[in-house]
Amino acid sequence: MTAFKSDFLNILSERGFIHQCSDFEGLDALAARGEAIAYVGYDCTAPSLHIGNYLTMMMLHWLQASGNKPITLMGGGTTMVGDPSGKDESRAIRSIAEIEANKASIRGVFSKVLRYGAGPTDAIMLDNAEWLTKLNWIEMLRDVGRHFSVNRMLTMDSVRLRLEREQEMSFIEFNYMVCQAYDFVELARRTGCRLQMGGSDQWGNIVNGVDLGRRMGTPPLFALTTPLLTTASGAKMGKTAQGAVWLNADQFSPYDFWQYWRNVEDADVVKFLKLFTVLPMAEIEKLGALKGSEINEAKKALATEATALLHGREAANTAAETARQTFEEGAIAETLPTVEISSGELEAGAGVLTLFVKAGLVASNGEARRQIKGGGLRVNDTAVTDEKMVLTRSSLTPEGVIKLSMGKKKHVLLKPA
RNA sequence: GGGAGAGUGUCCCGAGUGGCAAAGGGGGCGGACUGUAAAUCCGCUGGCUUACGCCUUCGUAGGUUCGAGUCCUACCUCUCCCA
Repeated sequence: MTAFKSDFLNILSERGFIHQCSDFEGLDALAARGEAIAYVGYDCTAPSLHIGNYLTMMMLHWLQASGNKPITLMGGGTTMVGDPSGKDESRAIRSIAEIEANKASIRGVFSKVLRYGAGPTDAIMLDNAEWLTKLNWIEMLRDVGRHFSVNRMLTMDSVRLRLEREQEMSFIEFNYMVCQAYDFVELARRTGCRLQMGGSDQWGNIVNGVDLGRRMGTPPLFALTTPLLTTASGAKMGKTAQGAVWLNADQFSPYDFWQYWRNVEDADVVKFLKLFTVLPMAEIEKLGALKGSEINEAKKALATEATALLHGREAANTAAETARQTFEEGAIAETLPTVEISSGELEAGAGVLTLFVKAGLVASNGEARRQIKGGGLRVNDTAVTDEKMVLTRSSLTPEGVIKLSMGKKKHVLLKPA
């Protein structure tokens, strides 16, 4: 496992980050000298990044930890174009205002795992809108466009798959790869950046940049990608009932984040410990040796460590403690998600259906009815059998709340206000 | 500009002869079994309603019909072929 000279590649390799690399030897030598300046681009397609992006953020983290310099590139410009990779249909073209808003909302998350500053290994943040929006069409065609073979572009997965499925692909999307390739060259010139990393679906785009660099006279550039994140049962990772697993706390609370990791499949625990925590390998091996139900201890470690890294140690411990009280003691943890209801409403008596809807556990009265029929709803840990049940002050627990649950995992406290 | 085809339950795929709240999957949710796991089995998966039932849904808008996802007309969007 220690085939590399550089700490950077050794760490990535033993933790399972590496899928493909354009030139291991060259990159290894560069990183061993602490001269690897590397970037990952993040498109501003949503107000928050998700755990798929987290993987590449962790690569930047290890890059920095091993004495090299990371660059986070906001795709302010490329998002205006839209990446066709892995998409069956054209992405809706986003408004400039939306992109700007997303950009502002995303950028804060990087400082959780990277140290920014002006030092030699401090991270820097750039935005490709800075140069892409200023390009001149004809100049661009003459300087950059002539290096692109349309024949080859047509064979790239992102394009070929679309064509094979007879799905339309517009010219603007066709140019996404040109923009991304140009970014790499621009960064190489501006900052001495030599390496671009990304998900395996970005391989084609990244390699294009490597080629373009050679033709346009930059020093040799390198490409490095991560494997596609899947769960042991083969599903794409990061999707839950609520949607994606977002990194921003206001879209996916630390408690939910903790729960997400706590509920991963057994077979994934070690893999995720390596990818999503900074626990030492020896520690991970110890956790990985656990068998049967002891694996739950490893899952708790995974949940707490991953949450601590992103949301801070305190939030992680709170989430862990909330879970412990709720699941292991069956007690009511004050820190569970809470919804306020007016005391007047409670005084008059409120129907269970309405309350479950209000708590956000079900989407409609109808769904509440169905869940009651299936035995899925509980009030203060007692199954609801009568959909006409009315809750009043007398339903309050000694703690002064009403605990509503759907299934075994979702709980909300109602608090009179 | 001409020709051919397609748009179905707001998660996705996808059947659909004029009587359809609309087959079947996948996904999701809930239950049982467990370890807050996986696998398996069972139930649910448009809204309102205690209920009979009512309302809203098949690209959009009209029309024919007792009755339209299904027939007709116009329009919109997409794909392919020709120019």
